[in-house]
Amino acid sequence: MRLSRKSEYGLRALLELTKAYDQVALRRSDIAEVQNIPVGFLETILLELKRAGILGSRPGVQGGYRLIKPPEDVSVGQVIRILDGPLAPIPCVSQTAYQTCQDCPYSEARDCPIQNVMFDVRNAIAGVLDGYTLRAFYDRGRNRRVRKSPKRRKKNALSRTQ
Amino acid sequence: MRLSRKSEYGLRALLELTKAYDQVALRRSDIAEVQNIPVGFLETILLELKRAGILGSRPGVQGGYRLIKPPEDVSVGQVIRILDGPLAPIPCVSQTAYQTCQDCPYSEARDCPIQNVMFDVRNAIAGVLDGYTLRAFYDRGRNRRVRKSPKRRKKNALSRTQ
DNA sequence: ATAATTCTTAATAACTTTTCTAAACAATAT
DNA sequence: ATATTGTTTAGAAAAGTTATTAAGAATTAT
Repeated sequence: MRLSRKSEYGLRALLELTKAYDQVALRRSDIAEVQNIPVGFLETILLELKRAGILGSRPGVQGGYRLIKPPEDVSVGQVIRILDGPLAPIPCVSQTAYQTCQDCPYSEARDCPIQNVMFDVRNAIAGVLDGYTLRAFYDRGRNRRVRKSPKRRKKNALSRTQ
Repeated sequence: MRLSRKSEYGLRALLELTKAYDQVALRRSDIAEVQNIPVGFLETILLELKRAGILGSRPGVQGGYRLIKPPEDVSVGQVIRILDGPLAPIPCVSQTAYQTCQDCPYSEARDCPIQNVMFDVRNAIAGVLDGYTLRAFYDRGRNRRVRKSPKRRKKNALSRTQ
């Protein structure tokens, strides 16, 4: 039941890209530095998100990656599905990638106990993750508990590019 | 976000052991046969469940494994924790095995976006899995949709021992 | 006691997935 | 042209999962 490193890195990268949305493109090397992600791995992650239509990119000076969908329109669930595959704990309860079980004695019965439980789990997980937009993801992370105090901007590698 | 084979096998084995609760001990070989689980692997699984205090066992003729806790008192969540470790998608939101993050830039901040989302996910998962007792797991699997028709018993390897 | 049955334990092999790196290549801006 | 940055592929390294083996110990039946 674990979130892969890949999805975690992808979400952390999207945090930076959400912050920069509609402003600047971010170089993979800067994202990697700020978020402490191995550059090479981040590369493949950003490309998958690009192929999925979430990110756009441009080579060359002033180039980099940018979010091309409004952060209100992308859910954390979508991102994890792109990077890690279906949210469902087992394929026979996946909405997006259903598969029948091979070796399960219940696979031909109308009622499988494992399937019943995991169906509920899938829905619980999807309920949370599909309900979180990137915007909420970014905002809650920054502001949820801190309300009254004035925002403080951290100096970091990204500030150079903005 | 996947359920391991190990936990799946463990739960399927517990289905048989719940069925036989207070009646007979089941040999690992019979459980393996009925549930189509590799015997050797099942072995290690049953032993872990034994060390955790859920199963008892006895060698020799008429020996085997049996559930030693009432199926009403064991949750599916407990079983998965024993076999697969914490339910939480990441260690920093685990109730049973909390660990601080190593490389996350938010780990020292009071508010981490990943942590916020995954905290909700963990609770959603645990809410479902800790709410399912082995009894409910077994009963729902067998009876939920089939109500009026008379029970049919499948012939299988276990019937020999009963 | 002895033998048959069954669980016990530990080591490790086989396989899969995840994580990460490298290198050659292509596009962009100046 | 040149420097910069993304693109693609292949695959290495590490970690984790799944499964097997084999020697051993406990229990029961005779």
